[in-house]
This record gives sequence, C-alpha cells and structure tokens, in this order.
Amino acid sequence: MTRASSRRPGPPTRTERGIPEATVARLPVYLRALTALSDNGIATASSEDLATAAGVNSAKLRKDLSYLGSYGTRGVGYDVEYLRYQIAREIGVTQDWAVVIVGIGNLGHALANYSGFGTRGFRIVALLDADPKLVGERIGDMEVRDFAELEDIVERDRVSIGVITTPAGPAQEVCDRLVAAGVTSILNFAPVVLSVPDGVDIRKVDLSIELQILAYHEQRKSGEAALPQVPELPAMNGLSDLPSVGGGVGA
Amino acid sequence: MTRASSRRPGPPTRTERGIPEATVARLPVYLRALTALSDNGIATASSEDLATAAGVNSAKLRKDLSYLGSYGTRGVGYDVEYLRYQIAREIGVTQDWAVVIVGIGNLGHALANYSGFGTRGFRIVALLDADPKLVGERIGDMEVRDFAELEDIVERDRVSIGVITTPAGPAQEVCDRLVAAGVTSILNFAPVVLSVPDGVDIRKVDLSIELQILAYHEQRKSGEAALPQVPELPAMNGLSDLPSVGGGVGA
DNA sequence: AGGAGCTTGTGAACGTGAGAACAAAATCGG
DNA sequence: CCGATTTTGTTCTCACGTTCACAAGCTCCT
Repeated sequence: MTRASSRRPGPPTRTERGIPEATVARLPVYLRALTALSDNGIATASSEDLATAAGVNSAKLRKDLSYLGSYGTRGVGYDVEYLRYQIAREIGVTQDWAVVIVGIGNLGHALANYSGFGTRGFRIVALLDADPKLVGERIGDMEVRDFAELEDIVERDRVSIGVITTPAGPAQEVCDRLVAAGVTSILNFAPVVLSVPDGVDIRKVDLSIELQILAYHEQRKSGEAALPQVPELPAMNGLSDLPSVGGGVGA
Repeated sequence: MTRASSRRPGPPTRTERGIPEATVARLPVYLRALTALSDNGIATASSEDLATAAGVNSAKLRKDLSYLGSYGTRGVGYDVEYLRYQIAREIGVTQDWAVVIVGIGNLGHALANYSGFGTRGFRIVALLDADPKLVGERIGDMEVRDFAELEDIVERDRVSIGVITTPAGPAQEVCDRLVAAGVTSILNFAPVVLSVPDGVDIRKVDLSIELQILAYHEQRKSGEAALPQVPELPAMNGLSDLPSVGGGVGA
C-alpha cells in the first residue's frame, strides 16, 4: 500500500466514500473468486463459499462487502453476477484504462506478450523504450515505439496508468516524464524507491523483496539452531542494488 | 503478508525472536538502500538519511531496526557496512538459497533470463516445465527440464524455495508437487489462491490485482462526479479469472 | 573536563485491521 | 400464518502497526 496522494486532515482518516485500504486490496481477489464461481455455473454463493474461494475468512469478507453496500440477501447469500458487477464497478474496471509500458526488456516483453490483458479492463496502448535497437520490434500486434513519443501518446490516448519495467537506473527519470506527461498512477517493477508528487499513486512489485521475505521465514524454520552470534563483518554476499526483474535498456 | 505457518497460542502473538511481519517486509528495502549508500561511498548514515533512501519515515525505520538490536551509535548514526551485514544476516541472505522455477512461459522466461540473480543470495537450480516442446530449450546457461524431475532436483540440491509461473489451471497441482517434494516456501505468480499445509509459506505476486488497485484510486481522482448510481447489471467487461502474467504450458 | 549539539532507542498515544459474536432479515416447511 | 433455520450486516473487542516525543548516550569543541 503506497498511496502518495492527498490526505486531507479531516477527522476520519478514511477517504471520500471511505473504503479502507486493506479492503480495497482484497476487492480484486473477490472479483476473481466471483468470476471463477460464475464460470462454474454457480449463481448464488454464501459468504462462507466466497471466503473459501478467495482465501480469507467469512467475517472479513462480509465486513469488506458491507463497505460497498448491502448486496447480499440474509438467509440466502449473494447473487454471483450481481455482486461481481458491483465490485467491478466499485474498483473501476467496468471501464477501460489505457496503459503504457516503458522498458521493453525481459519483463516488459513478458507483460506485452500477455494476451489476456486487453480484454480485461486494461488496454496496453504503447510499448516504449529508448533503445533504438528495440524501437520498431513487433511484439504480438504491437510495435515498440520510441520513448520520446511518450507525451504525444499519453495525451492522445488519455493514458492514466504507466508501468515501469526499466532497470533501476533510468526509473526515476522515466517516472518523472510519465508524471509530467499526465500519468497519475504508476506500477513500478524497477528496484528503486520512486518519488512522485502528491496526487500520483505508486505501487511497487519487487521479486527480490518477495524472495527475501520468504528467505527470512525459511531461515527461522530450519536454521534456528546455530546462527553465528554477531560475527564481525565476514565477506558478505554481493547483495547489490538491483535484484528485481528490470529488463531492457529503458529510457 | 501471507504466512501460513504455525501460530501457537502463546501470549505475545509475535513469532520466535519476535520481529513483526510488517518490519520483516521492510528489511529488504533497507538492505537495498544501504547497498546503494555503500556503492556511493557513504560510510555512515543517520536514520533520517536511511529513511529517505528507503522511502519511509525515520521513526518507523528506527523502530524497525530496534527489533534487530542496537546497531547504531547515538549522536552519529549507523555504520553502513555493518548494518548492511546485520540485516542481511537477519534476513538470511548471507547464505545461498536454491530456487526452482516452474512454468517457463513469458514470465518464467523473464525470470530465468534475469542475470543479476545467482549472485545475490538466490541461485536458480532448475527451470521446469511439463510441455515437451519446451524441455531442452536453453535459456542463458540453463536448460529447461521436465517437470517430472522435480523431486530428484529438490532433493539433490536441497531446494527450499519454489517459484510458480504457470497459468492458473495447473498451479495448485504444481504447488502440491512442490510441497510434497519438500519445498517449504513458494512464490506464486499464478492468479489463483493456493492452499498449502501449515509450515509452508506462500507469497503471491499478481499484476492484475495491482493494476486494479491503481484503477480504484484513479477512478476516485477523476470520475468522482458522475457515477451511474447502481445500475441493473449492464453488459459488463470480460473480467475473467486469469488476468495475471502466468505463461507457459506448465505441469 | 564540561557543556552544547546530535542522533538513537523506546515508551506511550493513536489509528487501523481482524475476528468473534449476535441481532436482524429472509426463506422454507408445516 | 408461524416457527425453525439460514445467513447477512454490524457491533464490540483485541491485536497490530504507525507516529510522536523524549530521555539516554555519544561526539566534539572550548
């Protein structure tokens, strides 16, 4: 959760209509669970069913849904299609969002290739990279374009979401350009902390950090016994500054 | 934060030596910030400096570090190298962790190709896929091997971490096989909720969910004005069940 | 040596999130 | 039509996480 936007000092720290951030983060999970149920031909589901499908407990799910309104029926459960639509609307995926991907390296490639994308609320309108060797390359039905065209594209297609898949180095500059061009939501895969002005939302995905969190717990499981007790700086691993997935030569 | 492991009912809900989960999730960020400072030749840093580099506020950073011990010096700050080593040791990245990647589609490819990986605490020991057309393909200095070899590899190389980059369909089965083979930490990129026994840690990375969270906030920013007030189920978008990045034909 | 000036480590206040438990509302069977 | 049963929506309580604020401790200068 990395909201960078305006927190006005009003009394209830919750936003506008007031859905807690933790709940917002779970709504997409519910949406997917509902879709799965729907695909299985299930028309009605109890909070218990839904909670199981979504991997949470039913009390939490009910409370989450209560923030949206009273869409269930006591004694019966939730109408799958109806609830699904309500959540989709609340999240905002009943409309299409234009997305640009900047940095067409390994990961950028993977995301660009991911076909089941355009049909699901998000539409990739451009793949950008500053490396002339990449510009012009075709990926699926799209062509990599020069990063210099960013501003034009953002304006023309009303792009509000940018995905950064460059290496760490150029990420901040790319970010600044995106923001200056009018993008107000950024999904960052580069292993750096980006700074953005108020009103711009940033979320970060970082493979390396996820692995390190797993390693921490893994270490507790087995190695509990013999940890060297505060040794004096033995030659450590090359834990360096870019263990994420950033690809491409970026901007 | 998706720990599935044992929560014994002891009084302080905190684990073993007791580092809060929220703190654990930030330690890798601090580690990276320290490495960046170190690379810039900075030998000492205050909590303020570090906090800025890591994108958090200094009070939080100090409290987080205090769970590890007293590694700073009042009036001075922290020795960058020393603190870096202490955090690395705490996380467990001073040792090497063997990792297998299952599902060599677009994303599996991207992760496999990511070079700055083996040198940083995590060593990919195998790329696995069930699709015979992929088996044998060379990626970097590795070769894709048959998913059937999983058990042998896990045992031989003492693999404790598995990365799932298959599509949603086979993910649970792959997960079960991983667990049965002895893997106790799983990083899941497939857009499904995996169920695992106690003692196995799961973390999930889901592009589609991240985008949807951004979309939610984006909608609040602009569209605040005219939201159709609870319409009656208009033809909605094909919000379906696999908007993540899963690639390959998996197991 | 002693005081001024920093910076850490932590206790306490506050806010947010999770889970238990229950009352309100709906269906269904007789 | 009424009671039994089911399941939601909500209230209450507790645990967790964040932030503030300050005393303890270190260095440096005079």
